[in-house]
Amino acid sequence: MTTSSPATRLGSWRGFLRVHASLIRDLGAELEASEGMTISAFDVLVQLAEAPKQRLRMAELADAVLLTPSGLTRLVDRLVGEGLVERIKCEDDGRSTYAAMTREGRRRFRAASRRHVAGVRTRFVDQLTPAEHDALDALWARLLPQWKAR
Amino acid sequence: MTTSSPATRLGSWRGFLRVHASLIRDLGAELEASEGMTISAFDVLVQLAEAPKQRLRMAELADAVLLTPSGLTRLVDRLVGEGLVERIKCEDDGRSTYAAMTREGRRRFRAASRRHVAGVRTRFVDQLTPAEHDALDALWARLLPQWKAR
DNA sequence: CCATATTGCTTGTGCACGCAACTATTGGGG
DNA sequence: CCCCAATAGTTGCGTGCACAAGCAATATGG
Repeated sequence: MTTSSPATRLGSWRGFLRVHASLIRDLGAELEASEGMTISAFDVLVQLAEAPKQRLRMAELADAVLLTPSGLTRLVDRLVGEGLVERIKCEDDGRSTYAAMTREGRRRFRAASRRHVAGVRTRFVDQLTPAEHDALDALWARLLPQWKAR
Repeated sequence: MTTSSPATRLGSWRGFLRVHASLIRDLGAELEASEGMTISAFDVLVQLAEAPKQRLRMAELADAVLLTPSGLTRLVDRLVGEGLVERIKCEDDGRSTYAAMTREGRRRFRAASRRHVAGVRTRFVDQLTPAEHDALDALWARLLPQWKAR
């Protein structure tokens, strides 16, 4: 949040923060309740699901989900504990490790994805007109030069 | 994040998440480095600065900054420790407590506000056209029925 | 080749937050 | 008046994350 007399146009920033906090809180609680999965865990599974061979090096994955390497280590630890992900030594580079989705991981991901995406749609995606979608895509690209919209 | 074949229009959701994570990380690091203040702490000071008599009950404040009561208790503890906020017993209702900004709090807030708002402007506000500001204000209002834009 | 720097990941530690349980205060029926 | 449900806030505890340091494997320069 920030100071905001009406003319300063900080309202859109405040709204941005508030919408994010509110949606993440609701969607996180929903995902937790229905699938026993955290948003961060789901993010990891999304990235793996879309990756070739459904696996990524830890560093690539950390970058994709915007966690530090240490944070990702712990998160992958938990996912390994639940059997959703496995660690596979990288053959070309002995320092590196793949995080790879297991069969069970795919199953749980598909289930969680259905619910979670539905929640995202009703709360966000379906509230936007096509023009707003286009405008937002353009805006995000401007705000994040390194962001490749897919 | 969510699955996103191009036609599903989930890109704008992904971008939303990524922009938020990225901006909050950068702005938080900047505020931490320059003013030794956390975004959450700043949010509290904003709310107090705008409140009548620069004070709010704990519950009102918790609601305003989207924290649980316990989270706010600890955050206010830290701010009291730094001398930016003080607790004042509510005279009408013995159960309630005001969090009130101190003189030092106002000083630190003004300094932090200058820097932080500048960062928000360059990274977000000034990147938007007037039309985009209007569109976002409308969008946030639609996504958060209980949100009063100011 | 060997010494050194760099890279990739993990571990030690600390902090911020939420949930559930607790204390204190209030206000409304008997 | 007194009791008790409701309300405001705090505290015990667990969790998830970041930062810094550490360890193993790979480049690089003499």
